[in-house]
This record gives sequence, C-alpha cells and structure tokens, in this order.
Amino acid sequence: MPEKFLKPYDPSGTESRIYAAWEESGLFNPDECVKQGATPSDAPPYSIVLPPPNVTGKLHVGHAYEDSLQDAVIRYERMRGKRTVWIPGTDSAAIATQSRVEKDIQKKEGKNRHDLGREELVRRVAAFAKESENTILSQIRKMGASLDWSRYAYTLDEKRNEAVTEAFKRMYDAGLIYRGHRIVNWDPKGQTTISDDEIVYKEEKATFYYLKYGPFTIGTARPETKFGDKYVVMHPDDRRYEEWKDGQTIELEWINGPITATVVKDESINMEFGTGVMTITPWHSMIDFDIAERRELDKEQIIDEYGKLLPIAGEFAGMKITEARDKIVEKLRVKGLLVKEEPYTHNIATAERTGGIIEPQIKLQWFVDVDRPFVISHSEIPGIASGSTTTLKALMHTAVESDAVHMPQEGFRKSYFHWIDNLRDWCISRQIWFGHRIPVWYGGEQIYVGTKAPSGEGWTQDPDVLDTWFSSALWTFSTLGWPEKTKDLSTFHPTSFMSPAYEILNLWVSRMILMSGFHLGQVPFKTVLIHGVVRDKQGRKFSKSLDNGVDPLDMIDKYGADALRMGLLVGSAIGSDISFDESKVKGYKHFANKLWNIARFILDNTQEVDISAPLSTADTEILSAHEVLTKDVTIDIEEFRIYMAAEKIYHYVWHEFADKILEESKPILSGADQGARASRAQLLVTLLDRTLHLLHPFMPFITEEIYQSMPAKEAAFLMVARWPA
RNA sequence: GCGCUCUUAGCUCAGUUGGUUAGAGCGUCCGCCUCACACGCGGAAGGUCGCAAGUUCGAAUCUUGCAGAGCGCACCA
Repeated sequence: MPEKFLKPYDPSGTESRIYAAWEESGLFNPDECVKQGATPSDAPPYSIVLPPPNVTGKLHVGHAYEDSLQDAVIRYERMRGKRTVWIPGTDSAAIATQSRVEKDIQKKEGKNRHDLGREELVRRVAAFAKESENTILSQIRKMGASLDWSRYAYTLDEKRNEAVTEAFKRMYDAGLIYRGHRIVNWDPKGQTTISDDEIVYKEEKATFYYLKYGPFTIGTARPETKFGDKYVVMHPDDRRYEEWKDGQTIELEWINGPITATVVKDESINMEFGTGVMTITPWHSMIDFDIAERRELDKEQIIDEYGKLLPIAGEFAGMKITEARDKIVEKLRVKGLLVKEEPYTHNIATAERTGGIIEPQIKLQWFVDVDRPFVISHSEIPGIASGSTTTLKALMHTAVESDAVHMPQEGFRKSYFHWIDNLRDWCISRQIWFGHRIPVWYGGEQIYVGTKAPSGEGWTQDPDVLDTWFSSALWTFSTLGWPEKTKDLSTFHPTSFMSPAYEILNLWVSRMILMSGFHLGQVPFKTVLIHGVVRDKQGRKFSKSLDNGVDPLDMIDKYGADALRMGLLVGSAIGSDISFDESKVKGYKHFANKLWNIARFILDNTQEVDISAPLSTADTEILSAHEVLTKDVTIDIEEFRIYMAAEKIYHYVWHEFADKILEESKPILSGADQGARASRAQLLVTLLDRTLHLLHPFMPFITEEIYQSMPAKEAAFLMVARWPA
C-alpha cells in the first residue's frame, strides 16, 4: 500500500498532480479518447459549451458552482461511454470590461478614454483582459473541470470575429439587421446605448406636478422635458374630454410663450392615472415614441447626449436637467401654470455598469428586427418547416414550445415566454471601443456591409462595436468552427446541455436560440437547466461593496476542490438560490478524509487475501443493494437531480459502507474462515471500486487518486472508466 | 400593476411521482485517543414542515385563501 495512505488525505498536493496527469493524457479531448480506445468511435456525442466567464477579473463561487455542475454532468456522460466534449472559453464582455478598465485609469491616472484615444484604450483593455483570462483559466483548472483545452475559444479571437462578421452580414442581407432612428436607452454617463437588460431600476422619491396646459391639466414627473410638447393626448372613450376631437388644434400659453397644440386621442392612455391627459415627449420616452410612431407625429430633441437642455429650452438651454428642473417649476409657478404638486414614488432606470441615469433618446443605431418575416431555408426545429416564412420571435418561441429546447423548470419556461412575447427590436450597436467593430463601411451615401473592408478610397468603418451578447449568442456554434462546415459542428451541434444562471435566461439563452435558429436552423442546446445565484449565508448577493466575496481558491486551499464541489452541489436544488456555507465545505473535506480512510482500511486488509475468490450469498446481497443505489443515482443524474445523487452516495459511503459493512467485516476479516475472508475481501474491493465510480463526477480528484492504487484497474484513469450498470 | 419563486431542526438547506419513526452539513450536550479514520466513534437534545380551510384511507408534498421574504417583467406621462 502506498505510504501516502498512512496520513490523512491531503488535497492540495494531490489535486494539482492529478489534474496534470489528466491533462497530459489528452483524455479531455473526445478525439483522443477514441484514439486511445477509451471511447468507441461510433459512441453518441455529448457536448457542453462552457458559459464563458467575463474577463473582468477573477472567478467567484458562482462560477465554481457552475463548473461543478457541468463537470459532474460531463464526467458522468464520459463514463457512460459517450464522446463527450466540454468546450472552454472566455467572454470579452465589451462594456463590462471596458468600463472596468476605464474606471481604473480614471482612478490611477486621472484620464478618460478620450485622453488615451481609441487605439491606446483598446490596447489597455485587451491587456487587462489577457491578464484576467490567465487567472480565470487557472482557477477553472483548480476546480477539476474536465474541459477540452485544445478547443479553447475567446469571444474576441480571430475565429470568433469571423463568425460575428459573417453572422452580421447574413442577417443584414436577410433584412433582419437594419439601421434606423429609434428610441434607445442612452447612458449619458457611459456615453453609449445600453440594452433593456443592462438597466437596473432604482426607486426614487420625486414630485408629481400638475400643470395647466391650455384648457387641460396635465400630470408629469419631468417638467424639464416639456418644452417641446405640442401634442396633448387622452383616451378616445374618456367622457370628460368628449368635446375635444382628434386632430383639433388649440392655442395656449406654455413655458416659454404661446404655442399651438394638437389634440390626439389614443387608446394607450390610462384614464385612471393623473388627470387622464398627458402631453408627449417622443424623443425622450418609450411610450411617447410609440404613440408618435403610430400617429406619425413630429419628434423633437430636448436633451442632448450629456443630459443638458438644448436651445429649444430658451433661457434654460445648456443647463443640466437636474438643476434645471427646480428653476423650470419656479417659472411655471410664477406664470400661474402650476396647478398643484404631490409626492410621488417611481422607479428610475439606471445603467448597470456606470450607474448613470438612463435618458431615452432617439438615435441612429443598428437593430435586429425580431418581427420581420423571413424565409428560413433550412430548419430542424419542430413546428418550423424548411422553406417556411417565420420571424425571429416565432423562432425563439417555437424552439422552447416544441420542447426542441427542453426547459424542464416550468417557472422559468413561463418567464421565458413572457419575455419573448414582450420583446422589442434588439439594439446591437454600442458607442464604446472594446469589442467587435460593426462590419459596416460608409462611403458618402453608400453603405457596405461585409466581412472585410471594401476596396477603393473614401470608406470609413462604423465607429461602434456590437453588443457583447451578439457574439455570445453565436457561442454554441462559433466555438465549433462555424461558419466553416466543420466535423465538430456536424458532430456536436446542437449541444446537449446548458446550465446558465437565471439572470441571463433572457439576455443569453433566448439570443442563442435566435442565432442558432437563424444561422443553422437548429436549437443551440437540447436541454437547458437554469440554476440559481450563489449568495452569502445571509442571502445577499456577493458584491464588492458588501465585501462578502468568497474566493473559490481560498476554499480550495483550505478544503480541497472536491470538498468545495460537494459543498456547492449537495443540498442545493437546481434553480433556487444557493446560500454559500463554508461549514458545509468543511464537512465534505471530512468526508473526503473518511473515504480516504475507508480506502486505507480496505487496501490494507485485502493485500494478503485472494480477492478473486467467489462471493458468498451474504456478500452478493450487499452487492445487489449497491446495484440499487447505482440505479437510483443514475436516474437522479439523468433527471438532473445532481444534488440528490451526490447526497445519496455520500450517505451510502458513510452510513452504510463505513458504519455497517466495514464494521461487520472486521470480525470476518480477522477470523479463521479462509473462504469467508477471501469472499469478504473481494466484496470490499468491488464495493470500493464501484463506489469510486459513482462518486467520481462529484469528487473527481480523490476518487481518481484512490483508483490509481486499486489492485486491478479496468482503465488507465477512473475518468474514462465505465459507469457501473 | 402582471408574473415567478420561497417560508421544513439554533444556522444554511434537501425532501424526485402524496405512503412506514421528516433528512444533510455545521452548531449544542454527554461519554470515548476502541488496532481505517479525533477531519473520528457511541449516545442525546432539538421540528404542531409560515397560518387557516379543503381534497384523500393517508399531505411537508395536491387545491384555495391569508401572512411574510425574495426575484423577474413592465412602467403611468
């Protein structure tokens, strides 16, 4: 027996050695598995693409949880004999990374991005990204993740950029990407558009003003936007305003003098709210914009990109809206236009990354049209026939509705449909510098869309970059070599399994379905299992401001990766939030040691006994109980009850195997009956061997380490040994 | 406002299709360094499974209502 068994289990020394051995064997790569005979060449494929972590620093326990879950699944499938591949990667996360680096530079050097210039800033951001990437990849290795590093991808690498530009061009050619003046979420602080999903709503106490607008009283929380309001809107069924007709014009005294206003009757008005009458500011309000679009009304800009009032505001021009508000209210009061004011609580939109208060603006941007019908040439999605006419929205809906994308959690399914049904066109251009540059060139009146710059003089490329989710949305197939028709693509796509946090169900999952559906006529993955967010013991999110972050590496140093994996997986129903409890991790470190001691006992007591002896009846019974466990655990994993599978094995190992079987074996092993001894020795070795198999997806390191010391091994590594049937 | 989720031991959480004395980790108390393991062993305390009603032979598990916590979406100017 190796000497190391004489001491308590030492994860730190073992884990790095084992991981190096795995990596060196090449067996994370399915092609290598086939070559080495570990997997039959005609075995069914099973693929997972790692949700690429953002290169914005280092990993947190949330990533550790995600890695544990996927690694358990992929290791199980590999042991089932499938051709498994788990593809690693990282995400440039355009806006998140750039704003992170910009903040750093601002703090340390007092410079902003314009001081540095585009080239220099991008260089600095890329350097930071590279550094994070290295940190992150080493962290993932420490977790024991059995990723095929030979297929590593980065959203901003050359291959992925090719996929992005190609995808853009194809969608543009199909009329699904267009450039247009539409209202977008403008972040005056970050000086960029952001998507609906990058908005955080914050409650704000404000004042609600009632203003005299000719014969009407209108309500508003934003008097500073009202300068240009020349449409007064009410519901067509509102009896109170029956005498006013749609299109009728009225003269009235307004903030900066007399104006002509037009009455608009529109059903979008809520009669119950305020006075039932409002004026609209289409340039700075989503709702107003919709009304203006529908009724073809004029739109006028009041506030500029920096949140300052434009000349239309007259004497208030150039003021920041926040300081202008009080002054404008005062003027209204003086002019007798202020009827009353009352306190009011509402949610204001702020930018997630910069904290800036969102000011809706009409801007010329690039959009993905989710409602425009197009002909899908090839489709494998049930309910959408090849050659039929569909829309991106229908595609996203049908993929899940038809169960082509299996979403077993009913709650998340509902929430997905709810989101899809309310979806608006997706603004994909961002006014930042780090990311995939929009593959569009302008030459005078001409527009050129292509994967490379057009030949000839006088073309300038669009300065904007794409929303980071555009490249992430291609992830399941860009990682497999698309747009080339690679063997990987035909073998491993659609991927088998995806497990994102519910936070990015809409941001990412739906958009992967969109892209994969349009470009391949396939779903991106067959099963999506949404998991929860890891929180601290008080149920709070991990954040820098609370300083409650837990570094997975600290946990690994203290307890080992196996213990961390178990601590995260066991007792955490997938989908609900996970409270991170260090004491739990500690408990599973003890469990690892327990297993270690079981192995020591068995290896020590079976060395001088013939372990090929036939089993006794009693021993066969114990073995068949183990088979029941195996069956149970197998079903649990198949149905993604990973947490239950792990707990069952835990319970078996400690309270059945160690407490009962081992204890009862002691007198037999030390007894005089040679037959019984041999039989029992054989039983224990078999049990240990099979248990290691079952436990391996959850605790890969210690199980592999013990396996390497087993008297007879079926495979070079437990990692590629067969799952017991 | 609409939707979703949660409420089980002192703490953090499991409990798969309703079925025997409701589980795990940590914590607490008592006794043990028993020749695999003190990262351990033996024993103990601790839960009217948020509240109320209903369905059922039987409910932590299904239905309804109520209370509390959290999340998502949409924002009403």
